[in-house]
Amino acid sequence: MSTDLKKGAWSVEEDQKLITYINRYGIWNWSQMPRFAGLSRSGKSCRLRWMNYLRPNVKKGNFSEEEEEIILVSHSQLGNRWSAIASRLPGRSDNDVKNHWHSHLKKRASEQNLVCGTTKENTVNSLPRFETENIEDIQQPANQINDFFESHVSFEDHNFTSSCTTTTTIDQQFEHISDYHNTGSSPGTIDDLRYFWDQLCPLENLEHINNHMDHVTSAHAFEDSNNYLGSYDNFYNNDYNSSIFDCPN
DNA sequence: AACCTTGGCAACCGCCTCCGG
DNA sequence: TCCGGAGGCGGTTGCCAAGGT
Repeated sequence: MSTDLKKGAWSVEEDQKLITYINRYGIWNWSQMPRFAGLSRSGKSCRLRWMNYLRPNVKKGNFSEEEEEIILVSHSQLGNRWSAIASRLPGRSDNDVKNHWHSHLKKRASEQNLVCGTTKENTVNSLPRFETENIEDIQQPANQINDFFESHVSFEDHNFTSSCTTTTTIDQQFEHISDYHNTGSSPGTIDDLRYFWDQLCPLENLEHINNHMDHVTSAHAFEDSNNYLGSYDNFYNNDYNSSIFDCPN
């Protein structure tokens, strides 16, 4: 019965039971898991504990200035969509981001006039400029790439896992973006690319976008001196494509 | 030393959406 | 089409430690 369910802080023993169970059997049904794991907790409680505290790669401790900046900017764009904001911060849970916002950043945001909805015009004006005035020029390739991510790539624990499709399809998809940017030319700054994705892709795909951005920023696709992206043609069709999408076998 | 206030954070609650029967 | 269960999400609560009086 639900009245038998334990509430409140989790003990070390309970944590260990949950970790052991998930490591052994994986996550298959949160509502049934407590019973099989020997826990007197609700499935929701188990899920929350796992997502916010126990799962691998979860990041605890102080937020860096970069992370805070991402939260501030994201909140100005997305409002209280904590899970969407958290997806831009690998290892951070939506609960962490939400708590940090309320305890640290809310006041700062209002001081900087960054609260969502209050300064929409200012926010738009301060966004990085993209290199074309014609938004439709990039709408189509953006949608196609987005569709590609949706249908061909899955993500687990913030890592790419290829679904082993043919590289022909991948090449075709990325041709569009390199075509748009005129082969060999710079598409702009890293912020331009961020803005590009933010503006043109559904918010549901934020995790995809973030993974994409992680790979862009971690690769040698932009020049350190001015933070400008290098050639899309080289990056997508050679470095990025081969390093990320090639199947080991 | 005792009490009060405040801030940080873990966890709960209720609502919503999705999906399968 | 409807309904109920499961999971996801944002708002809120409650505990605890630290600092102030």
